[in-house]
Amino acid sequence: MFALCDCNNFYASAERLFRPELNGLPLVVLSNNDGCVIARSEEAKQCGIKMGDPEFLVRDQINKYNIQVFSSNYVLYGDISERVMSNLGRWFPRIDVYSIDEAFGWLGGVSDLHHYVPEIRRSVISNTGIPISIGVAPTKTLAKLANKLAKQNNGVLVLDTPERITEAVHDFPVKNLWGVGQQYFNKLKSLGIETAGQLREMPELWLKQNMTIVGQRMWNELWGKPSISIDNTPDVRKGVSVSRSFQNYIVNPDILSEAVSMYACRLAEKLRKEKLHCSYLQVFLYTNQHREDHPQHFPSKTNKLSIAGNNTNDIVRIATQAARELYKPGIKYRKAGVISTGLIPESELQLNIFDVYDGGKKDDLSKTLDLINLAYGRGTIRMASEGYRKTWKLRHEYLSKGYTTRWKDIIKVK
DNA sequence: TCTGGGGTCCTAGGACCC
DNA sequence: TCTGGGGTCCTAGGACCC
Repeated sequence: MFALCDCNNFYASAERLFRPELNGLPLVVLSNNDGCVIARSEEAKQCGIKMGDPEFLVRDQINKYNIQVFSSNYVLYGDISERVMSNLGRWFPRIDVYSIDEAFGWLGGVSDLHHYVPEIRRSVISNTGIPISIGVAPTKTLAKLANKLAKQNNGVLVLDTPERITEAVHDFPVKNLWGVGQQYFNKLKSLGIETAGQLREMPELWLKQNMTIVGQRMWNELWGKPSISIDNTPDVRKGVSVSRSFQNYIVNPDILSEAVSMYACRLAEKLRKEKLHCSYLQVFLYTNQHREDHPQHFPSKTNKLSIAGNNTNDIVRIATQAARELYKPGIKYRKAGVISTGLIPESELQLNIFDVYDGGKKDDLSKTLDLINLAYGRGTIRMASEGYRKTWKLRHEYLSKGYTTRWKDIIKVK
């Protein structure tokens, strides 16, 4: 049996953890650049704030109901997430951390699930202060479904018999299924399929033909046949990327290059932190899709590195050059990003016998950069190509403190 | 008139997730 | 005026191989 353990309103709950006076009040957390609502407390949901609502469109509601607003504080959320995961880990022989706020736990040989699972929930809530819900079922898809239903009840739902599964699936909205997004939802709705129960009654082949093999797996999982492997924990990453929207449009190639340069630096740091070399580097630019009156431009360019690597010099040089090639005058850019793929562990670096590797000095320089920035704080030393104007920097007006990660932000008790 | 068959590898694009 | 960021997987199609 699988248990899906999911934190309720995770970012909102994390913000409240060190501000208990906010319990019971409506609260939202905004995305980067304070753009969209990405988490809401129960009270904020009741005020009619929807997931993904742009902040500027719900500003009136925020003022009207005196909703507390936070910029996203990923350092805090990451730290709280580790606490939750390590607590969960005590209850399962293995857990598979699926995202910052949820994990699958494998439950084998537990005889009294209806007693054991609520006990897990009580313990984690008591140890971390973060409310969680747990759904248990024979497949991952059903465990996700059970979790959603658990959130509407007392936080726990165990689907351990075919009868319980059938009952749970019967009225479950198909658009809340794990694996059904907007596109598939539109398609299913046009055929009159609105519940998981109806979807399950379709022929297996139909799912395969219309929703690829992913849909076929989902169908099997809904019937209780595990089809999403237990062992799909890919420890090897496929890609590492850094992308950001700009606070203001960028129209100048030099400023664009500064932004891309900074993203490339962050990317190189990430790669070194994970001890990975990348073989390909892709740079992309976006205009604002929401503005029909602006000319649109979504160019991207992929470059192959002659030798896979992760030093800042090479990655910045390749990325900024690509950005300049992609740039078109007269276009208002609002986002850019750098994606690295073809990742190889540092230890497996293979040189072609004809290659002369001259990156040693650059690698040393990058390592020194990391050490200095680790000791004195990020950005103490950085590439000149990042510029110093930073007119494109992020907006985060409502950032909370680093309660668990900065000495000066630690809460004083009396 | 009429031009093979069976592969692999890579990339772009589209779907999905939180 | 203002609309996030970082991932995964699957498929189709092109390039290339013998």
